Amino acid sequence: MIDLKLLQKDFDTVSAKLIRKGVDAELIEDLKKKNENLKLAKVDFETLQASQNLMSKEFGILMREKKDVTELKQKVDENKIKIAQALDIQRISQEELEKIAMSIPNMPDDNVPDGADENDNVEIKKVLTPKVFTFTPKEHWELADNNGWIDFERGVKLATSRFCVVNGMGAKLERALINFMLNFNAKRGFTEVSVPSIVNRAALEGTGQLPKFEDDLYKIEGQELFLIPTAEVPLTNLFADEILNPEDLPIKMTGYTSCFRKEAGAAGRDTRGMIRQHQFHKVELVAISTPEESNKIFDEMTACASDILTALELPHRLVNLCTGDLGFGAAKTVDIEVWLPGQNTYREISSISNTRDFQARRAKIRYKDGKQNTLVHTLNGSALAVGRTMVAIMENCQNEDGSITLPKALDPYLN
RNA sequence: GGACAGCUGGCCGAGUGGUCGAAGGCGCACGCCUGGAACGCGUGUAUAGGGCAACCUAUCUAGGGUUCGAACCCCUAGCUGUCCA
Repeated sequence: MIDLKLLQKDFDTVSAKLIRKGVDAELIEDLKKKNENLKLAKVDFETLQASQNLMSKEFGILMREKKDVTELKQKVDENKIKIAQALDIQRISQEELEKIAMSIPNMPDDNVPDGADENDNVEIKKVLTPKVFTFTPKEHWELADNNGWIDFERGVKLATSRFCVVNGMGAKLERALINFMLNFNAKRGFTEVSVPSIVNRAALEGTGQLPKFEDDLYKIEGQELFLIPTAEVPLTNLFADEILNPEDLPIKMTGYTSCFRKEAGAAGRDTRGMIRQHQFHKVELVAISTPEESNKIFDEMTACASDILTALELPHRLVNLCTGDLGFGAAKTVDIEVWLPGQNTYREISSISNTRDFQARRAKIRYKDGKQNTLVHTLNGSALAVGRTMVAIMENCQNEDGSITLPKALDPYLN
């Protein structure tokens, strides 16, 4: 959630930033008004409540002295009605404010480029040069099929479209990649954590998936529980409602989970292959830090994800997302796109975001900054999406006969 | 699935209708004491909101209810524990 105090104090700056992100100017005005309404409603209620409390105390004294209370009781009863009304107004104001506030995205950092969509993203650098093939490189689904690694039909039989089954050496590669990545991240100081794949509404509100993106989530029937779309949700919310010790920061975690997404807005995109599945494996990085340190940790996380690809000999590039492509909670995001020779293009394989205090404010994650409590910064990033890494390996490491020579870095994990 | 017991601040733990945001202890911080430390003594130590200065409001798992007034009584839910299936 954005800082409503800041909105009130420096409306022009906040609103300018949100407008850059594409938020409707009128909505921001409305938010400000709703916030002011709530304040007034609160003052109203609290004034009435204060006099009520005072009268109750007086009541107690009169009772003890066995004096007449009928007159006071009448006053109190009248006040009670006013309080009920004031409380109603406050509740409505609160709901109205929250409805808007929870749906407004984070403010982009100043160094985030302006733009409408992914075409306006700015390339930061390329790492490794794509190999020149002496033959026409195949797409991964063909290779997966040739090698008997992936069974798309049976995935559909078991569940529905956008599910697949991974067999034999493919399954072994998947497991090897997960272990390789977790170990790699651990060496960079990220502690491995294993978390639930099902979370409640509060957790998803904390990280920003709810209330706005419920359509993309798998919900457990009859319960307020959801399958996680990313390990970012449980890992970040591990510290919800907590006040952390400064000496415990930064907290750097890595975790492997399955991720579940309905892909409601992606009808018709990437229908072939395992680029866009409803269930996929991902190794995630999450960090909780002081505001001062978050930029440094952001760079560490970006480097970590990029270095995994380098270790796997996969050409990739780093891209600074523009305002239009930035996710809901992110103040800044760097995407890592891996080269796919079969598709002759770079495709996203990791996304590293600094949400600053946006998630921390929603999830109430703070730390003791001397005497006072300060919101932490939270960061998250994939390192990496496992399925897409498999795709990249298949396409980049393919031989003319359709066989695949796996990266040497995985040798210790494949025996 | 059934029966009972519990859920209070960073932790332990008192509190069964008013002056209780909550005794006491532990822990922590600061000060005194010490050559330095331990011990001892003193002071302080929840969160959020409010024109945030005194002060006011809310919070004793959550949500309802009774009452002028609820940590305390009633109802519902969640969680934890013990016993029985």
